Amino acid sequence: MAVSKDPRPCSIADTLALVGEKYSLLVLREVCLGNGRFDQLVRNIGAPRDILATRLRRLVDAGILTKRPYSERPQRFEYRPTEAGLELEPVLWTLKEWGDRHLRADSGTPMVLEHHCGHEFVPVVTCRACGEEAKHRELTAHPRVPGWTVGGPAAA
Amino acid sequence: MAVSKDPRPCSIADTLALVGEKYSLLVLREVCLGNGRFDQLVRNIGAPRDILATRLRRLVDAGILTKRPYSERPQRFEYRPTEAGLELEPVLWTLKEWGDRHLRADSGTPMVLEHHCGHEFVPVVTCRACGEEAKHRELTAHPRVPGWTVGGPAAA
DNA sequence: GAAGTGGGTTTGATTTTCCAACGTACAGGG
DNA sequence: CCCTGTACGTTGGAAAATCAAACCCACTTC
Repeated sequence: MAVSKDPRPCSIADTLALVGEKYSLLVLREVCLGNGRFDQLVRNIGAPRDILATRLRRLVDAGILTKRPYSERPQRFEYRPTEAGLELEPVLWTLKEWGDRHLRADSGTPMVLEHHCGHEFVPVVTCRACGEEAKHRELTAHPRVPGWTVGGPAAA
Repeated sequence: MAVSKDPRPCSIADTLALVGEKYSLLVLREVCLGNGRFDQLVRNIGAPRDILATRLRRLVDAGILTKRPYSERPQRFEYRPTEAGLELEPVLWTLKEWGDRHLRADSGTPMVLEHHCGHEFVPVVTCRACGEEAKHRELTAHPRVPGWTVGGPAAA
């Protein structure tokens, strides 16, 4: 029986291959907040400068950030999210929400997002088809690649 | 002027400190799919066994997974998500959605999730207060920690 | 002309990762 | 009994990534 030996083909893994390295999502956070200059990134993220330079190159290559001059003479650059980069923000929102709930229950959240409706923004993930909030138990996984299976829904 | 030198306090960073290492979110993916045994994880993720063992210990310590025996004699264990682990699934869904749209536009998605409403599950992140789909331009960030600022909304 | 700012690169020590092999405990078949 | 196979890791050494500090260059401001 020929069983696949390669890791499971998966969009989660592919996305993490682009933005899953240390600091990459924090770079995106800062850039989405409008803090796109190199020294701002170094200070706000706390990453080594060389690593940060590597990550920035990679994110630009991946089409998630753009590097654009904001000053000639002296040449100065700023990183900004592309459309694709902005579309990664839901990942940041869900990470933040989990952290706020599970790691900051007492100390309070260090950053509040305000939605244009006037209330604090708390992300809720819903089903595009029916509009209901999504829950683990209400989902079923169907692999579409031969040789890969799932063990059925996992209970806690 | 005393400027903070520490990295920005942030729930995104704190959450990534727990699940942001290489393979950790893929472990969560497999465990949520019901594939919680060590050799399944090795095969489906493609991670080195020693690294995987380290990640599993860390995720159990963090309260995201539990390790429970499914057989005495021989002793065999299975990893399952805790309630907190299941609540990280929205992160996986948003990562998958981005990858499906940006990296698999042609080739088709390797895994389809079906919602109990009968349709394919496509996650949409909405505002808990007003129910609208969230968009970058409609959010404003308010740091609640002295010394930390944002540069205003970033345009693409 | 001295010091400061912005945007990085270089250097060398430390830490992680990787892969293959090994160990242990049991089960099944001949 | 012996051999093979499965499940769940641990160990060892080589390769790669990370880290902090120093350095570099082009300007600007004092």
